[in-house]
Amino acid sequence: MSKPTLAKGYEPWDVEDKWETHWEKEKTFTPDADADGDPYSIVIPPPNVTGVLHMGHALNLTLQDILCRFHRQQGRNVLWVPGTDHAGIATQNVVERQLKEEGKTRDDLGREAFVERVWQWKQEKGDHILNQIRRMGASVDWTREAFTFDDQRAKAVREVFVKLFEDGLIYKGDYIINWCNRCHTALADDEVEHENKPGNLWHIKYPLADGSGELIVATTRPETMLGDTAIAVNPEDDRFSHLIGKKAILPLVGRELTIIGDTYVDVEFGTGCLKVTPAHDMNDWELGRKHDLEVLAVFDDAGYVNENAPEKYQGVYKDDARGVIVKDLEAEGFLVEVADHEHSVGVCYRCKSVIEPHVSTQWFVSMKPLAEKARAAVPDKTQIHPEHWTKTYYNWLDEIRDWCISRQIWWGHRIPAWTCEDCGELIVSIDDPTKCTCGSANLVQDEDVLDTWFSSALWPFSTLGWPDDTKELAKYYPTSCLVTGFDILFFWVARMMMMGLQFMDEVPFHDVYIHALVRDEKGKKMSKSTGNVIDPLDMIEKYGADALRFTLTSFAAMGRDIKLSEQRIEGYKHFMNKIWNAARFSLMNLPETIPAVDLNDCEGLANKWILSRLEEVKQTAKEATEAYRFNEIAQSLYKFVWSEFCDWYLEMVKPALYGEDEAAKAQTQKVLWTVLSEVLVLLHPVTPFITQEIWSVLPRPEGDDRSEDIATLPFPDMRPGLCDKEAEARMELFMGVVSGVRNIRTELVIEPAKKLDLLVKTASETDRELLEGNLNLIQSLARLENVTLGPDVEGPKASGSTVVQGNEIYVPLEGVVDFESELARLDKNIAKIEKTKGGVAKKLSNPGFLNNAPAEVVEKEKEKLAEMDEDLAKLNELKERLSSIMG
RNA sequence: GGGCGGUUAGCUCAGUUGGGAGAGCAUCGGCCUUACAAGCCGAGGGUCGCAGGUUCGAGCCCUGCACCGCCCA
Repeated sequence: MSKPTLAKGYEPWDVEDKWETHWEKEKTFTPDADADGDPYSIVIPPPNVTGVLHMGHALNLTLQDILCRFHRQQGRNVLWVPGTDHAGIATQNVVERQLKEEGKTRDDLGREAFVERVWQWKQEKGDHILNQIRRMGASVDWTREAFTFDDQRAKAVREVFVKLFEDGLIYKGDYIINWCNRCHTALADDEVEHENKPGNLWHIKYPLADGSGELIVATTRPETMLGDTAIAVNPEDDRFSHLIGKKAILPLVGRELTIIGDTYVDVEFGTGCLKVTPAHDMNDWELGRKHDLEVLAVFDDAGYVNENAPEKYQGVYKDDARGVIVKDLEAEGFLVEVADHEHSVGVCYRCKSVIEPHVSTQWFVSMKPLAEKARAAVPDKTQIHPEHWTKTYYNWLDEIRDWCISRQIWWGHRIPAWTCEDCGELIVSIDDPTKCTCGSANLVQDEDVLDTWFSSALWPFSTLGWPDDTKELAKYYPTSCLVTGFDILFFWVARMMMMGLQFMDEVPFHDVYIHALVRDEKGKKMSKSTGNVIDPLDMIEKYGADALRFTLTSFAAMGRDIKLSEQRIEGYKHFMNKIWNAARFSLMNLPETIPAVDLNDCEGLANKWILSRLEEVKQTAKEATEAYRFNEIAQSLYKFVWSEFCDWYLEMVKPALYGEDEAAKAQTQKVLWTVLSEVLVLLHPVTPFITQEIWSVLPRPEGDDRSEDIATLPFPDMRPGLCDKEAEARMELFMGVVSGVRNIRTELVIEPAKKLDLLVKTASETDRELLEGNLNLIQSLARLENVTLGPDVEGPKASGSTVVQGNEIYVPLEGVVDFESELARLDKNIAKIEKTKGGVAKKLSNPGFLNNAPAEVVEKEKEKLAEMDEDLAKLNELKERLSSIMG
């Protein structure tokens, strides 16, 4: 039989596929809701079924997975619920585009057939994104997968709708809403994006009805004048206040408009006169309500001028109407001026076409009462991290307006409301009604469907089986943490808070972690049209999921943007390879059964040092994860593995591993195995695949019957007894001496292979003992022949030299050394210390510092100064010795 | 107009109670030293955006300003 070995380089491809399949098949991440263990639960932000995995998802999934895997290690009963979102408008658009290619429209199919067609599409393409989640290594419970539009979620939606209606929190009515002509539906306020676009400000003359003069109004949308029902001026504006109550004539139409006074009018803007079109402008709508103005819609659902306008303009599309009207105004002498003006235009967040404010019958949720509770729950019951997002959350809730939840599309939860054709009664019911109270069976269901976010708002409890009384709900609600990007703080997070509080009487999650958005290396939003998308799946193909995950984790601390470039991922792929090779080396040097040695009895500087550092890195990783400092997890592990474990420890233990001293060998094998196996567990939440693969081939001590599945292992126990500050301090000296020699070698351009001698005039007996005890290591790491140590050692004048913590280092270089270079080198070191010393000396000469600073700080500064003085004196001495032989 | 965030090495960014400015990448020089050239060893590089203030002491706290970005109106 042969010991397991690893390939020379890490090849993620087969490894990832293998473990992904294993985990899902073995239901490794399916928790038992009846089992003990404090629950830890997360619901996934459900990606759109239309979507493909992008970097934002990749980051989002990575962070959640770190939390879930970490808390499993902590012994929690962890549930991570996966699922997708039916994305009403987006999905309907996709299928409509498909139909268009076949030369058909949704109306050709009819509602039922169309919805059937969308389901079919979802079946074929919609699960694509779920497979991409698998590729990321997300430790979700696939047995509890949910969809915002499946039967269980539909049940929840109906229940909520009916209850809110019965409580008077849902109402139906005619209001102005954001209308997308292209998607042919209403949108909620926050589904409208605002873009600044260059445009014009048209100044138009409105004659006064009594012929006494005229008013000039300024507008960015002259075509809406057809629907004007008033003119507004500021009552504090001396130019116009006397006109309030008088009438003006609407050009081209001839209608009389009342001139109203309202302080809303900005005296500075335009001409100070505002035309009021309540049917086609949000602000005008508000003015209209306040002043009881007529609401006259002049555009229909599709954006064409309707019968409320003069016949001449009827049937003209709104964009074309502008040109026609401006031309007529000009011809009739009403157009005074056309100025350039940049203004904010609302566009549909789904299709980017311009939004038309539009009056129509819609369903609304009354937000104020819900928002109050949601606001009060933060930060007492739910904490938002980073904390500064709390204010944004408050601002939004404070300015909240009622939520338009009806959509004029077909793909979505149909509103459970019926109208009796005979008596006009409105019936809202969980079960489809068959009869009206009047006895009529002539019931017609509302045509509209609900905003997708309505069902998303229920996600934290609907996914756990609500409204049924499930054990999942009892065990896992409220969830522990919600991880999401700030772009849906309003759309989603705030609404979940409202619904959770309303229906569960408890917040949906204890913590909200808001992460950055991923952008390209220039800070631009990744988009297909710009062509700057870095596809996570491409990156996984090229570098492996672990490298991608580690990259995203190490960047997770950044503010609002993560600027990602492929180069970075490649860099962390190198780290994966480093881990792999460290494991490969270990496997080559570990026996089939790890020796039973007590770690407390392990001797040797390297062993004591690395065990001490291991304790620290365990502590750091734990604290960083608990505090959501993801970058710190990555950074501390990176540094430990690469700069300490690989660069120093593995090099230092080679002699022991190769040597004849069986006791030292066994101890070292035990320590090597301990550090490697524990660091694998620490890395596992971030890089699950590579750690799993290595763990599965790593030998064990006798009696270690832990699972081969690293995902199920507990977080390593702390061993406070192994913290050894003394070993760390001694290691610092050791590394200083080795680095000092290496530095001399390189800077004096001595060939690396040449064996040199070393003499050290030691500063103390403990330092001498340390160096003496590790002579062979110093020799091998610094490539030395003879080493002489002692308090009275004197090196030859023709040496490369330096001082390390008071120890004078001499590398004799008779015939080799270039004195000029060595002199320059010494000068450089002296200058460096002088510079630092300057700052410290200045501090210590300041009476204010001596009097006010804590005694320990003063003491520390004094020690520093003394050390630097000592080193400087020695360096200057070395310099003089050298100068003396240079003549 | 209101709010939020950013400004630290050539690039991307860390820097958690204020106490000797860091990392990765890039650059330069030298190495195939039997885990790893996806690597090893070494080096250079910063008046921490500007101006004030608090303090014995400020990258960090306060005020103002500039520029960049995002959100809301």
